[in-house]
Amino acid sequence: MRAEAQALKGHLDVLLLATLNDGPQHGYAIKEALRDGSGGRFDLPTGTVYPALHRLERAGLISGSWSVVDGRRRRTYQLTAEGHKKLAGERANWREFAAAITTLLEPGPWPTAT
Amino acid sequence: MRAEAQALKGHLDVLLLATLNDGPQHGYAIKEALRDGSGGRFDLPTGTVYPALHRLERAGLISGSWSVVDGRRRRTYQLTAEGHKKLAGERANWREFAAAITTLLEPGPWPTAT
DNA sequence: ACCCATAGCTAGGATTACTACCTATCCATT
DNA sequence: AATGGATAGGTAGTAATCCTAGCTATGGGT
Repeated sequence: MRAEAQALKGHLDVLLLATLNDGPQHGYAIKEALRDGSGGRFDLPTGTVYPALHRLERAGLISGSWSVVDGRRRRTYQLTAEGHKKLAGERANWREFAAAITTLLEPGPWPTAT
Repeated sequence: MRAEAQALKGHLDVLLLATLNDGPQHGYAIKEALRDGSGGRFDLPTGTVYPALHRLERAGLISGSWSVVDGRRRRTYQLTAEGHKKLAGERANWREFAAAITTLLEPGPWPTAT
């Protein structure tokens, strides 16, 4: 596994939802958006992206529809109303989570008040 | 599983190492330090903490020794030299990881320069 | 006498990202 | 014409790790 794999767990869904918040996209484009938007850090294999999208669709957070562009079939996804709500919640959740970790990671101990 | 469970995956080790950076501690005290230091957010079950400490010890990042305090046996852990190095690397890694996620989560799309 | 906090432990379950593999079209290079 | 890469989709099975649920044991409070 990639080293980043475990770190990403539980945070991939928000990233996918956030990407779709910029407008409907198909899976491959989402994968590229994450890669480019992260400076290459999140260059996820398709075996990660597609199953995750299926999961989000099953959960009713995104909805997909087939189309054909340049002879290639595409499945374009967009956020549902639920997906928008979920995204808002998860964004807030991330901020709190990140703040908590960052605080704990600050070098300590702090000087005890006397 | 707790909802936070997946989010924490891959980040627990840094938290444990960072806690031990404040001085040697035993498992139960580490658990409490994480709970209190996170405002209750990371109130981890012992079934999470102890196996993680064993993992870190096997990896040579911390070293433990038994002692008895008030009739209760304790296993006190401290960072090894490798553990200190690992902590420094993981701290830097967290900053980059968090920055990448936060950037991707910012509402977009940004206005395209013309 | 009982329960809770403290202190440690483990087996098995649940979740999720990854590896490795597959199909197919279009385009550029050989 | 043929080959390979980029695009676009997919799946089955593996690895990693956090949690649940259970256990032993001591000390202090009600």
